[in-house]
Amino acid sequence: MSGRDANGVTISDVAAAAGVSRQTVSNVLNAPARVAPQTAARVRRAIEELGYRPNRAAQNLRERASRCIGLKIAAPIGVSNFLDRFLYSLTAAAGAAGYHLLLFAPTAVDEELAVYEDLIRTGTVDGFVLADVSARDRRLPWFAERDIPFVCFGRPWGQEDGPYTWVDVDGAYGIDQAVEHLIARGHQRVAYLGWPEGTGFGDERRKGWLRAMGRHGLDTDGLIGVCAEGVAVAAEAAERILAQPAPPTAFVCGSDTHAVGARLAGGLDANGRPRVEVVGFDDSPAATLISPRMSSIRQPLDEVARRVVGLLTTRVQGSDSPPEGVMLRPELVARE
Amino acid sequence: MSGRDANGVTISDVAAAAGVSRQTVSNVLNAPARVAPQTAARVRRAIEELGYRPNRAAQNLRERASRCIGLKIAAPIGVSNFLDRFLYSLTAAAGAAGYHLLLFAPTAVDEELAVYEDLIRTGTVDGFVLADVSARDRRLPWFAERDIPFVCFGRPWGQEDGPYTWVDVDGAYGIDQAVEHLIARGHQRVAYLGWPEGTGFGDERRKGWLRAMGRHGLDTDGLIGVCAEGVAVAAEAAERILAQPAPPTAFVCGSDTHAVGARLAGGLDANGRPRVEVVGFDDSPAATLISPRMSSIRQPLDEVARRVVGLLTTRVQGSDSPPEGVMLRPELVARE
DNA sequence: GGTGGCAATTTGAACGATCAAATCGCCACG
DNA sequence: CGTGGCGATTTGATCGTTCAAATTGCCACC
Repeated sequence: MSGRDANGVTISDVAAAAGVSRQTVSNVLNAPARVAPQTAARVRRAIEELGYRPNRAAQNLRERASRCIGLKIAAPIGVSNFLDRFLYSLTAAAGAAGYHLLLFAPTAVDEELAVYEDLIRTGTVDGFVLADVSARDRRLPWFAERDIPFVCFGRPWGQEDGPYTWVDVDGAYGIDQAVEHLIARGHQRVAYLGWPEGTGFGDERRKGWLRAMGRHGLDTDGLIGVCAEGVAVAAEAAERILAQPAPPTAFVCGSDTHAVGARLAGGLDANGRPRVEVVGFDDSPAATLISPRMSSIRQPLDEVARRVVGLLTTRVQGSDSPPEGVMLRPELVARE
Repeated sequence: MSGRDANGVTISDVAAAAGVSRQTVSNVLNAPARVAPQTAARVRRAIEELGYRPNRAAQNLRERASRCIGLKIAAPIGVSNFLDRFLYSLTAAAGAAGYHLLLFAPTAVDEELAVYEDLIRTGTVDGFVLADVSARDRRLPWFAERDIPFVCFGRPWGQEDGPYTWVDVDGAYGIDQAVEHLIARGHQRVAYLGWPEGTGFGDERRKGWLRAMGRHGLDTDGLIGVCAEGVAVAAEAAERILAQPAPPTAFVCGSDTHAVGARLAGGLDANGRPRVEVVGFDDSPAATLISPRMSSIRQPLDEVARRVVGLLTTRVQGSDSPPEGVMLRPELVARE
């Protein structure tokens, strides 16, 4: 009776074919224990033969859930394909949890909040992943007020004591490890090149450098450089540090972009080897694109994605679990 | 009566508040001409006051459409953040057309087709964008047989006469322009470095080089190099070409990765200027990451995305419009 | 003043699934 | 032999929207 086209097999069609009621078919799929084994087998055969797949819109309507996670993406800037890689991990993690990732790109900045609200109110998504949390991000309290489920990738800098759920990677630890690595390779004067003060993650990475240097009683005077993310400006900043009387022999950097700049500033010696050893952050393609390849600190993006999805799905499913912060450790990828 | 929580304002709530029936509210939103101006105003006020937004699942169920476009993403390989950039353009274009982008990442290769089918059968998406069309891609006939709407970014290489709809960028034209540019700058011996024969787009780019060189009566013997996408192998291949008695003074390349390899192989002269001039393809961050920055051929990704979305939405909306191919032109971004 | 026509609005049904409650068949037990 | 209980299955209602058809109110026209 119902449609015969590819998309048109409904639960009633299956019920008719198997000689049972639609609820029994539903039970076979959602509560198999309630159904007698042979009935279940018969129903399953009918499902197979008709190629039945439950209609998602109907399920969503009934269950008041879309099983979609919203993610805002912005025009790509910078050299890292960070989002590219995180997106894959996130999509895979969401898929494993029975969710899909739904992307949106607000056209104007001031409509961004409205778009978030709309997606929730229309039931298009069940919650959000925020992968671009900024210092004192005003979205966080705004979401919290409205009971909009969300999880941050990145600590809620400047509002750490708020009721927010997040997953982050310990940047200070990563940089600390990088300094250890360089010291173990004989370096004593290790410089830091990264963002100017004000970005939470940048400040933290710089602290990791200070901590490790301090632990080894090494001097840090004049060994710090800051600039925006950009190869050219990073190279300039690194040159200034290298021009000093007692220049560094190595750099740890806040990003691979800064690191590439430092490498360019250092140049190569007669044997084609870099004059300064540089460790980047993010292990982006830039780290292997440059020759010889560069060491970099890799964030465990798969793990981050799994944890983010796990936290978000429990929050979405209504259990008002308390806010939770998860800190993961990055890993130094040593090259050459 | 109905829910009072954020997500719970229904069309009936609005109708009650405005003193009309639910269908009138629906008409105000979907067919304003049918409603008397003052009634419409009253309804709109009620919508505003209650913050009503139509439930997407209910609309989807009723309209038998999800207004979602499916896109498969795979684990990122290579140095380009191509997908990153295209994804943004695509999301923005979809949004402008009233659609969302829904991502999925099949875990195993052999389940990929099943995942596509599932997404369509469950009504989770209305159609697909294929951004990774390979030569003789078996997905294309498979989709066509099943009447699954899709549009390719990239010509259906090896099955150009099939009933497929696609948008592509004329790579031969781009490379041709690059050769013209180099010749105008005084180069006579322009080499080509790109993929081995067999990838449709790679073969085509090489043809563009041959065509332009031939038009100017320039020799191409020994000036062609092929290798997989990778900086190290590209550098080796370029070195072999440069080691010849009459080496090239410039390269046009199939990708920015090949181009970076060529630049590394060429090295810098005493003044820090590249010994060979290189033009890449894709204008990825790699082009500006390398110093001095590199010229590259930019694909009009925004335009591609708009056309892809336009074609897909018309196909989705049931108009069985004939298959259509759209060819766009890339643009040389000359640097230094 | 009855009727036809038309614009504005309402009612009933459907989309396809799931939950809750009702019903059925069967067996055991007093 | 009637009844209680239990597992298996079915029926009715609902989620929130839109389409199609029915209804209402109003004016013009004969």
